[in-house]
Parts: sequence; structure tokens; C-alpha cells
Amino acid sequence: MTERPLLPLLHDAPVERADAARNRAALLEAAGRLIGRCGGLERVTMEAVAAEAGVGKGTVFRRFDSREGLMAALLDHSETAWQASVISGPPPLGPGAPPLDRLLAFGRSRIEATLLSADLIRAAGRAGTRSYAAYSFVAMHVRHLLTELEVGGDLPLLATALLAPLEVPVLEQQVRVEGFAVERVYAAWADLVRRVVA
Amino acid sequence: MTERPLLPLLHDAPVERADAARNRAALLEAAGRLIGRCGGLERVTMEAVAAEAGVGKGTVFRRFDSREGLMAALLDHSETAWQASVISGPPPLGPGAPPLDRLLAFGRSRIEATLLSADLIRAAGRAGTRSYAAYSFVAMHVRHLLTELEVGGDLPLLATALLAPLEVPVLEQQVRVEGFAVERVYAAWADLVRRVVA
DNA sequence: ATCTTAAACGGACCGCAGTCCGTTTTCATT
DNA sequence: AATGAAAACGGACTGCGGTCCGTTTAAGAT
Repeated sequence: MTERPLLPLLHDAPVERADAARNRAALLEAAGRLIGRCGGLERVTMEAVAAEAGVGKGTVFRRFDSREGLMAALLDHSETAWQASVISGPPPLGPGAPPLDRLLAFGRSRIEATLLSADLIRAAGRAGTRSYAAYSFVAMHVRHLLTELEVGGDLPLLATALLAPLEVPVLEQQVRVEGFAVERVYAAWADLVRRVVA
Repeated sequence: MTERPLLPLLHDAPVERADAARNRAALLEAAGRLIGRCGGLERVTMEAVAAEAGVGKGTVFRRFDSREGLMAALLDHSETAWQASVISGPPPLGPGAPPLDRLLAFGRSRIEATLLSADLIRAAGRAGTRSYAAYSFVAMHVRHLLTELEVGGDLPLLATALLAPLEVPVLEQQVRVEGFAVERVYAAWADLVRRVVA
């Protein structure tokens, strides 16, 4: 499951001890199991995760720093899989389609993925903007596509402006509070994109 | 300070008892004082606010429900003042200027006001999107200006898309993490607006 | 002035995130 | 295999947000 790198010295993370790695895996599994068993991850306490994994409470915090850290680690699996489908999945989300098609596919996929993991993303903290690594990836991807579309202007900030309406609080407001259909939210984002690249 | 309505029955808030009103005011003042005295509002505990105001802890939660509620009440003053300057202040933020000028002035003013109260807004919760009342106001205002500009499309969602980059997490990422100048952030937003209304 | 009652009060109490520190385990070295 | 030091472990402990409930108080009615 967790691959130990063949040349650990090349990675700056200084090699994890065997018991530490075992407990990390056990804790992630325990957390996933508990979230499934109870309804909703906010009802799962850190102590319960520790107990389910058969370790002490201190170990949970040693491994993941905080509740948000644990949630972020949990989120990492799906986020990584999603990133892979953007990097090397089938078009139009993956490479091979025209840039505008890719951008629109990106938006639709991002909306769906974000709404699907909304609770986890919120619990993983940063209160609205996902962790820096995740943000960097999507920002870079959108900048890249905008460059291919030969869009002028301040690309880093323009990319951010296109990404902002795809953040959890905005989508939840639109879909869960205002009751708009996901399809309509996507259509509006696509409209925004077309105006920007025009 | 706190005006009692002449015809209380017309308001659905069922009239506040004198001691309750006194304590509400005392608590807001105490909270403001403590936030000033200590550095940063996250170092101020609810118990400390209660003590500073000379009331019991239960009273704080009775009046404001939660820590977020207290922070939201604190924020309400400046938010209301800002709304007033949009509704009836001098142009171009207030009425009297052409719609595009008003929209651009709105963006600049909103960016500045949001960054100024960023800590409070974050502490007031809803994890990224401000309280519904505040959101409704700005959304309505932007929709209104877009209508005057004869912009077509799904106006409610288009307005949201223009507002999303002005939320706290986005602005803080750009200004505090990436180190962009506020002026540049505003310029990028203005560019976005011009592309959308074109 | 007194009475009634709904509302407000205060502070002990609870649950959970996060810390601390004495004990145990891993693993590289010999 | 023995050893030593760095790392991990566990669970008691702390601090704060939030609740509960017995007591007090405001304010309209008589």
C-alpha cells in the first residue's frame, strides 16, 4: 500500500519508522470506517478514531497534527486520483482535446468533485480555499489552458478569478441554499469562461 | 444608540428586555475593547468577554448564540456603514455615476473593506461566504448594475461569479500568501468585469 | 404596591481538540 | 546478540466553546 521509496535519501521526508507507517494507515482506515458508520464526519471525534485504530490519542495528533490535518490526509486520496485524470486521463478532461473543451470539462468535473467531497474539504480547513498544493495544481492547469487559448492579461489572477466560483462555499450557497441545479451552475460558469476567453 | 421601535408589534423581533439590551451593548463594547487590548481576536475567549462586561458566561451565549454570532454582531456595524455608502454615499460608489463606474468602485471598495475586516469576517463563520443578509445585499447590487449595463445571461449566477474572487480566502491567498499588491488584484478584477460586460 | 410570569441571569458542568511527559519501540551500529 | 539514541507511543491533563438549570429580575396586570 504505502510504498517505501527505493532511494529514501532523495526524498526530504526523512523515512518513516515501521510502527509509524502502520499506525498512519490504520488511522486513515479507521477514520474512513467511522465516517461511513456514523452519519457525517462532524460526528466523528479524534478520540473515537484513535480507539477504532487501537492506538492512543496522542498518536493521532503526532501523525496528522490536527483534526484538519487528518481530514486533509483523507481528502488527499480522491484529490490525487482526480488530478491524475486531469493529467493523463481521457479527453476532454485529460490531454488531447482543444484547450477550450478541456477548460469546460475541467469546470464540470471540478464542480462535481467539489460537491461530492464538500464536507471533507470544509473539514480539511483553510476555510474556503483548499490546501496550497491542491490550489497550485488547479491554478497552474487553468493558467496553462488560458495560455494555449492565447488569452491576454494577468493570467495568475485571471485563473484565480475563474477558480473562485468553484470553491465549496460558493457552490454550496448556489446549490444547497438557493437551490440551483448543478447543470445551471455549470452552464453559468461555462458562460463566464467564454466571455473571458473571447 | 439602540433605538426601540415606536410600534414594536410591527417588528417580529419581540422587543428586548431592558437588562438584555444593556448587556448586549456592554458585551459588544467589552469584546471590541478586548480585541484591541490583546493582539488579535483569536486570543479573546468568550469567558474573557463575559468577565470584561461583568456578566456571566451564559449571558454571552444567550445573546449571541455562539462565538461566530458574537463576531458577526461585531462585524455588523462596519458592514452596515459600508452598505450605507453604497446605497446613499457619494458617487462613484454611491448612486449618480454610470453603472460601469459604480461597479468598478464597488469592487475596489469591497476589496479594501474585506481585507480590513478579514479576521472578523473569518471568525464570523460561514467559512468563506459571509452571512446571508450581507451576501444578498452585494449580490442584489451587482445584479442591479449588470442589468443597467444590459448584460445578458444568467444574472444571479454571473453576479456570484464576479463576487467570488472578492471573498476573504481568495483575497488573502493573493495578497498575504502570494504577495500580490492590492492594486494589482483590483486591476485584475476590473479586467474581469470589462470582459464580462463587453 | 403587589402579584404573576416570561424572560434573563450566572456559573457549574460537559465534550472535544490539542498538549505534555514518562515509557516503550524501532533500528542502526558494533 | 547487545546496546544506545532518536523516534513513537499512550493517556492523563488543560483550555475553551457550548449547555443546563436553579435563581433572580423586569415589566405588565390588578
